[in-house]
Amino acid sequence: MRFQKTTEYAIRVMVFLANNQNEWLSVNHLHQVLNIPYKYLGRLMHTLTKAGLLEVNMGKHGGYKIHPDKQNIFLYQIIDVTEGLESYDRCILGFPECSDENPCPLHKYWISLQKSLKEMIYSVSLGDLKGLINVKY
Amino acid sequence: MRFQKTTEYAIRVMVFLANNQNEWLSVNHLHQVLNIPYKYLGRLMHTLTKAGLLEVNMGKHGGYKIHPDKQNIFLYQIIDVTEGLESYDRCILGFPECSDENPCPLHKYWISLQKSLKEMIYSVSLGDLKGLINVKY
DNA sequence: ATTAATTTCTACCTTATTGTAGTATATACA
DNA sequence: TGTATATACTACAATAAGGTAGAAATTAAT
Ligand code: SF4
Ligand code: SF4
Repeated sequence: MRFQKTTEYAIRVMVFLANNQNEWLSVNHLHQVLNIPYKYLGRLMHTLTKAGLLEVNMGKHGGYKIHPDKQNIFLYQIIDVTEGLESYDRCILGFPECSDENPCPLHKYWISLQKSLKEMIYSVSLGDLKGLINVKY
Repeated sequence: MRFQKTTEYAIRVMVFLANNQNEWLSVNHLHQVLNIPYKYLGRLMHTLTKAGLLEVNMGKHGGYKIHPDKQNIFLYQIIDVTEGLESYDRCILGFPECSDENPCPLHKYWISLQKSLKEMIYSVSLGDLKGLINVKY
């Protein structure tokens, strides 16, 4: 039960960008500071840009920053881009959703857990995560 | 953020076995009833047996049942066999665990979610899941 | 003993995720 | 205009997860 590595990377880089809103940050810089494979990160940044979360500036002195229209991005928006949100509406046993009236024994346990997960990714935003970076990346 | 398919299969089959404690159930039967690939399930059953969760009876009329010494198996024990428990003590950003004194902005959100996850898999057992199978597998 | 039904074991195949390499294109600026 | 520094694009490689095939070994019953 974990996020894909790519999702971890995306959260990592988005938190970092949210803490450096004014600067254009290059892939090379982010790669070194955040310890994410250079080329792989490049593709991920492109994907996040296509999804509208980032603004890009090509060429010399270029790089990425949080898109000006998206100043308060929630975790679910990042996860949606990298691995999708299907798993948050999915049965733990891999069955198509059953009725709440006739649930299997696991249902109530799973639903409650899934609810917590969902609540977190929909309520935590990059705004909540700004200004406190203490960690050595 | 989801369990591996193999973990879903394992939970599925363990819940079913817990609801049929007295019978030896063959892989072929389980495969048909639970809709899990035959050969893949065979290997999974063998793995669960090696891990001590199941008892096996080879040959004609053979099959598997919950191991008599393990009458109350918790979800974490199944997950441990299939995908391990590392992710429940792991940073969401993929960094080695930092100190609680000097956390990054995500830390408190992640820790609380992880705690809920962990509580569920350590507190829900097959005993909790018996006697209520309504679902068509 | 023979047969049928079962697990065990080994090898391989497919798919998705993660990572690498190289070239083309865009921009800043001297 | 030329050069340096950046992203964009395309192709491919490595790894892990999920799945398939078949022969060998085990057991029950005839
Ligand atoms: S009732 Fe059971 S099988 Fe159906 S969606 Fe809920 S957990 Fe899954
Ligand atoms: S402080 Fe941040 S980087 Fe460190 S373990 Fe907690 S969530 Fe991960």
